[in-house]
Amino acid sequence: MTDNQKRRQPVMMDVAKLAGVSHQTVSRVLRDSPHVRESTRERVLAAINQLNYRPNSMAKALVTGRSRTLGVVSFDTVLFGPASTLFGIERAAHDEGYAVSISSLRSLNRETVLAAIEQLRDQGVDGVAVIAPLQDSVDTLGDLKADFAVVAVAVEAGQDASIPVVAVDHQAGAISATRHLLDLGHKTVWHLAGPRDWKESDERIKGWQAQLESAGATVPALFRGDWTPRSGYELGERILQIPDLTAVFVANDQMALGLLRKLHEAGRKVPHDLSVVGFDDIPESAYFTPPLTTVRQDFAELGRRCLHTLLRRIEGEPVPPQAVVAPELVVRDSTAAPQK
Amino acid sequence: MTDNQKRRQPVMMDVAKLAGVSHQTVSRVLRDSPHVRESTRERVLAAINQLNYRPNSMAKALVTGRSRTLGVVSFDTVLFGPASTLFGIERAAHDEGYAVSISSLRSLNRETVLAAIEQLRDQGVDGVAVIAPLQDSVDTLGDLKADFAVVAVAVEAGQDASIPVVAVDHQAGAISATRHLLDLGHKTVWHLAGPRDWKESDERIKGWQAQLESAGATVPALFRGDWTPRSGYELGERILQIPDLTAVFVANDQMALGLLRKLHEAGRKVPHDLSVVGFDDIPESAYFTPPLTTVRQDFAELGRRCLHTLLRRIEGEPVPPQAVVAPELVVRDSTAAPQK
DNA sequence: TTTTCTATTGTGAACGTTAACATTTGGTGT
DNA sequence: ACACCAAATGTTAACGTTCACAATAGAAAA
Repeated sequence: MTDNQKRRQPVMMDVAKLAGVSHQTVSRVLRDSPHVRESTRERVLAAINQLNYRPNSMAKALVTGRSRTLGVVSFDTVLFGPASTLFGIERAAHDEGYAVSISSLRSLNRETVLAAIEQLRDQGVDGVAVIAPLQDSVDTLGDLKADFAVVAVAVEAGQDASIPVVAVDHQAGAISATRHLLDLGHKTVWHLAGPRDWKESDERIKGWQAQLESAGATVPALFRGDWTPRSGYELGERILQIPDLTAVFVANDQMALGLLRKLHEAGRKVPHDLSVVGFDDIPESAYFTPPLTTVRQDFAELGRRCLHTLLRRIEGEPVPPQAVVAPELVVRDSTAAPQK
Repeated sequence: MTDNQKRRQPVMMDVAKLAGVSHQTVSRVLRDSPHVRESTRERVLAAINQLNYRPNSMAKALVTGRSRTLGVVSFDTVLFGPASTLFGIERAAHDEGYAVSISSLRSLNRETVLAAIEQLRDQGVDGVAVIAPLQDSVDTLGDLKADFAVVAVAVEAGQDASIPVVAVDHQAGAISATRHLLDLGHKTVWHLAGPRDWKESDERIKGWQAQLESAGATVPALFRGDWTPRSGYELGERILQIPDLTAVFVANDQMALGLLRKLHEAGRKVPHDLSVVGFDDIPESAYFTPPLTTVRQDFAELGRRCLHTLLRRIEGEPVPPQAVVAPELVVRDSTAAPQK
């Protein structure tokens, strides 16, 4: 308002002039270099304050080659797992002073995942976390050039393991769910699985099978759903036909909800006639009819692990090829001992 | 691998040399300037391909002052509304060639919102969309300097309207929900509201009240929840005490779920004894017991509107102070005519 | 005092683009 | 052939930092 003809944002040089030092000294203060006298530091800090100077992160990024920004490839969905993972990563990143850019895909496949990573990279991110639950997308990541830091939030590494993977141990979750049912006295446990191309589905199936086999129970045929309540509801129709069926492990809570609905309509009492276990522990699960026994995943921890792995890759430090977060069984009212 | 001693990323100059032109011509090709001969353009394009050259967005941003990145301030939650809004914006932004950086707050208040905006700004975004459902945060935005493009996804503009607002018309949604119940023959409609400091809560209350009054129905006292199923469940206890209560409009689907659960436990049949309407249409709603009548919001459209408003602000064009997206009533099985 | 350090500060050149202006080219009209 | 104009291309200087040195100061050692 006074006599400054140009109203542009102040830059480092402006601060330097006001403080009576060189721009380099200002830069040193900003990055707390040890070689600055206390009195000068204060003078510079005062000037920064007075001008309300904000460093230009683009210029900094240009010269350092680091943007302190991370990319996350996710997809266009509010599915509980992926969304929670995204927030978990974002939170951990912010705590470490990193910004997060997202790219949410409408469809997940080789091309879209690769394109998203490239785009994020062009945009200047230092590294990318890919929330890639699909079998296909995990394989895709193997093709990636090793000159860029990428971490997958998935289930298990591809064959080559060129990309580190951070994951929830779905298999362990499925095992504890199945064991819980078996311990209750059920002869065997049926399974409503997730869609075919999802790694998550496969791992949950594996855990379920493994536990059944190690308990000497027969392994029944499984049913395929697609994560939606609708598919759980429709599969419920077929569940109802099966005689002697007393326990079902469902691959996620939403499908379990659909199943519960169908059973209710058919007059089957849960858990009296039949026990149901879900997976995810979405916030609604505790209020289903009946409250659902399910497997909870720790997304905050997952995000933290993912982030730290990514940061190490960015720094070029060696990283363990795989980090695993253990899920936890939450017992509520949808499971009970079978009727004699 | 051959004789290139330096393995750095190719830059514009490398392309220029290979194509036998100046870097400026390469720049012109990249920005499809009209003043390039077709044959040179092809030569340059070929060189770009051969070297697999990718423009450095930081350098570009530094000189243009535009990063083609937008910021979104949201919060650390997978609450359906905010999460969907975020994805809606992200999707629209990507379609326009903008990247999006997110900043998810753990708590929403004056300081955190302002800090997040500043941080995003320092990070170099061209503009910010704030998903600010809290009364407080909307007011906060009024204090913002006008020299930076900010759009709020909220309910209504603050007093000064210095910040454009894009919103779902919650009031209209509440009106249609209430009217639906009244049309069914209910004498009046009770309301389980959202938390006190949320704009959304207020607007839904207003709509409910307005519709009741215009229909000449008495306006009962309202109950306060906090969006969680738990609060709906607990409020259900009090709902049960009220004689002659036949219809409830609940401020969101999760609370409605909790209420449904409580009613079920108490042996009250929905919709036979009592009708319930929710708000949001979360994917689970159709499979509640019973399937929930609710109000659906169009988040994709919301995101699009928000984005376009933001882009206009960035370009310095005038923008309407308020844009509104109409919600839609979805009738399912939780509502019926009252018992005589 | 003079020398020799070391802590502090300054200088100039990157970083990889775009903007502004200057120059060359090739085609027209005379 | 000449001047002239527009189209096509090139040159130089930003943008706002950090980096690699160079230079200066002040203090300790001789």
